[in-house]
Amino acid sequence: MSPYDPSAFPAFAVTVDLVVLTVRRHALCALVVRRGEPPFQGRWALPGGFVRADEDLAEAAARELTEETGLCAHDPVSPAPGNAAHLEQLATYGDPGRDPRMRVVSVAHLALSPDLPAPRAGGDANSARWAPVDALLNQEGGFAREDEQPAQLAFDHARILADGVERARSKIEYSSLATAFCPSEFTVGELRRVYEAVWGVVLDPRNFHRKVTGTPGFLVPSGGTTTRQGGRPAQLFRAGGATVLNPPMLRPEV
Amino acid sequence: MSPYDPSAFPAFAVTVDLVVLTVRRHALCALVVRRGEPPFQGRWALPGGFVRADEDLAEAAARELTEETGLCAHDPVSPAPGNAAHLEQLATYGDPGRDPRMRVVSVAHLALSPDLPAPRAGGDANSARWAPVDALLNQEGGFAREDEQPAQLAFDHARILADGVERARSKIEYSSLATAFCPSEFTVGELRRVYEAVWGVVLDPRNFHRKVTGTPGFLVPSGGTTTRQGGRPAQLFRAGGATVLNPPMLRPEV
DNA sequence: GTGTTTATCGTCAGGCAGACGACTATGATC
DNA sequence: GATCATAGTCGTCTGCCTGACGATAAACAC
Repeated sequence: MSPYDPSAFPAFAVTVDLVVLTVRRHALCALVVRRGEPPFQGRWALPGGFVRADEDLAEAAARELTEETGLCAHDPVSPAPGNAAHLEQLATYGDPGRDPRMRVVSVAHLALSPDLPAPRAGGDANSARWAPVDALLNQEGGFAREDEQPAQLAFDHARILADGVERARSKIEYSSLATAFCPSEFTVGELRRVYEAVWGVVLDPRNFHRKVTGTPGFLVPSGGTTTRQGGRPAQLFRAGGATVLNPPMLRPEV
Repeated sequence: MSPYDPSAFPAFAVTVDLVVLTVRRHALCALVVRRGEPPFQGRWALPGGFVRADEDLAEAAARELTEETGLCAHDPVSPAPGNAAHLEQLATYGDPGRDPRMRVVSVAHLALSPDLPAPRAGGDANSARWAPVDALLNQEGGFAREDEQPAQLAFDHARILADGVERARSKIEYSSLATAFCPSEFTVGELRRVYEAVWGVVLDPRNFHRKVTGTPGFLVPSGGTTTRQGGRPAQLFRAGGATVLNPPMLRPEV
């Protein structure tokens, strides 16, 4: 068969889905939107949408991210409107049965952003919110007292979310990506709380301070100090130019 | 717009492309096939093909791998026919202009296999061969004396190959994946030559031996010895159950 | 036997991480 | 204002891992 005869291969719909992570109140949270129509009507899902005919996958993901959160992907240093976020491709999901209506291949992307105000619901979603990933991934327990139970995510989005969380957890080990969860200026303590929230562990503040300030290019002092958290004022830093950390941060074993 | 109205989104063709790597004669090599038709007729390209209507992405990649090499993806322990190989999803490439004829989204996969005899050309390719990745990625030099110059790979396959090689290089650092390049039984020296070929470095045999034999679960002695390489007979090992190496192998800097 | 090749075991110094003590600088409370 | 609680920052010590490298072992080629 001619491999490019337009009638000789099946047609797919291609979407991008977004795992948008942030750290809120010492917990790793993901952006979820409520589905307004079947299937899975009323259930929470990851934000996403169709890739347009003239659009690259990364462009589509950046567009969806802006539509849902107002964030700009940070490759082009964003000018005025809104914060910047890290955006990268995660993985692609194309099980024939993942969407009951038709064959959809979804290219999932991972976005990491600093803590934002309440998300603005955009596009085709009734509403949007940040939900702790622990609650989204372990349906049993954790949401008994909450007003809204996330229940199970729609489609295969629980799997996608789990893959995105695992990517984030491993990537902050050997890259400076944890700074993507922080505002442009931050303290060592704030950065440490990011690691603690993403990994779900408690780190020694003294060893952490020695490690991150001793890694060349990770942090650069911005001059000021702050006392946001109470206690002694802390020095403010910006993310340095380094992207890979060598030696890496070590995630404590269990 | 209704997000699932079949007329409301563009139709894509979805393919899988394979970066199949092996180590031959102390060099990291990739499987390439010669294109039999335009565009890029006569040029070398990565093997690949369309995803079928009822097929998962991983299934399509495993099918293409078997068609091109006779290898079986190693998730189900393969019975009789042919060797087993590691297969994982790499990344997805969907630039609107990457195929001049139509909109094609390609889900690239990475396969690592032990050294194989000459590949059998299958499917729609005139011929297939192993080519050193150095020659495929740096067109300048390296192939002056060869009978066939790989020239530039078709489509965006040079980029895909580079991403696959980088994935392999980083993944053997913190996982036991280097054993996927070895036959079922191998010596420490053979494993070291895999690392040397993939990373393009020279490693100290004594420190390497101490490191790999001291990492629990990485290698299990299989009892026998061999003298394949000349010199003192070496102990034979099999891959142990460990998949992540903690602490990781350290790639020497520069 | 001598030389060559590869495998394997040891030794030693330097560096980094975990555990943890000590001190500093702020706000809160009495 | 004294005291306490909180958070940040600097040091010390010990153990482990790594890189550099010497030494020995077991095969083959001549």
